[in-house]
Amino acid sequence: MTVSTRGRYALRVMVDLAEHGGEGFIPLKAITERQNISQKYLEGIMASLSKAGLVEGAHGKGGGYRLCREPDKYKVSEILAVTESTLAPVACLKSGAEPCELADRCRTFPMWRELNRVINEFFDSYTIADLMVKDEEYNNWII
Amino acid sequence: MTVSTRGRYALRVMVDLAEHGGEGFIPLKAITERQNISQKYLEGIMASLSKAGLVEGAHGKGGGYRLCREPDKYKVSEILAVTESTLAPVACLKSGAEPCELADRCRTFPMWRELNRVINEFFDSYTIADLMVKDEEYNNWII
DNA sequence: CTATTTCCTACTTTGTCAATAGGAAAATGA
DNA sequence: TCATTTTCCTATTGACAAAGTAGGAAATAG
Repeated sequence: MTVSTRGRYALRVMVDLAEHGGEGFIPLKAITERQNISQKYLEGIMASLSKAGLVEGAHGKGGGYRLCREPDKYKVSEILAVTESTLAPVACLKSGAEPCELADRCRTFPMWRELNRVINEFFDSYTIADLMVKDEEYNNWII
Repeated sequence: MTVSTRGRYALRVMVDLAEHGGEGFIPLKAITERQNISQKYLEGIMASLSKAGLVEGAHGKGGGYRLCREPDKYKVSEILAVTESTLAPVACLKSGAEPCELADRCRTFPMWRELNRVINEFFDSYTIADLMVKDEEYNNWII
C-alpha cells in the first residue's frame, strides 16, 4: 500500500524544476545533488516523463530538463500515472486486469472501487504549484 | 499501491463469518470453498485475527471460527491494521520509520500526510456490516 | 481413540522494486 | 574537428516482501 520511489522522486523533481528552472534547462546532476537521488536511477524516471511529454529534455552541454507548462497546469495524478505502475488499491482494479470470477458476488469490491475513486480524486486535486508552497509549520514532522 | 491478499482475504472472511456464522463455529474448510482461497494460506491470516481478538477460534471437531462482536462493531480499519503490514502510502509515514533527512524541506511530505489521513478516514468509515450489503446494481463490474 | 480442526514454525517460490552498469546518440563550444 | 557534457537506451543485479506450501503438534468432540 505504498507509492514507489519512482512516483515520489518524480514529484520531487518536478517541484525542483518548477522552483529552479525559471528559464533554462537544468541538468540532472544539479537535481540529484539537491534531492539526494541516484542519478542513474533518476535518468530512467526522467526518460518516462520526457516520453510522456511532461518535461522537455535537451542533450549535450548546457542541456538538461525543463517543464513544458506552468506548475499549476500539472496535476499530481498525471505524473503518478506515468511513473507509477498502478494507482489501483487492489489488483482487480488495475487497468487491463481480467475480471475476478467472484466479481458480482464479492462483498468488498464496491468498497475498493470507492477507495479508488477517492484516491484518484485526491491526486487530481493537487498540482505541482500546490506542492511548491513552503510552509514550515505545515511541514513539521511531528503532527 | 495495492492492498495485499492478506488484508483482502481477511475482509472477505469476516463478511463470510458474519453472513454464515449466526450461531456456531465455522470451519475454514467451508470458507475456503465459498471464497476460493488456499486453506493453508488462510490459516495464517486467521491466526493473526484470532490473536488480535477479532475472531474466536475453537479447536477440534465442531470447531472453527466465529465473530466476537456484531458486524457493525468491526471497523474495516481494525482488520486491515492487523493483517496488512502497513497502510501508509509512503515509506516515511510507516510507524517506526526513521525520519527522512529531507523531512522539513520535503515539498511532497504534507501531501502524503494528508493522503494518509484521507485513507485512514476512509477505512474508519466502513464496517463489516456495510460490506454485507448485497446490491447487484452497485456491485456491477462495469461502471 | 479417532477424526477433525486450529495452531505453530519453517521453507520455497515468485515477482517487483530499486539501483547499477555500460555505453550510444546528440549537442555545444573551443 | 574534437573533447566535453548531457540525455537516452538496454541489460543486469540485488534485495526484499508477498504468496503460498509443507508438515506436524495441540486441542476438542463424540
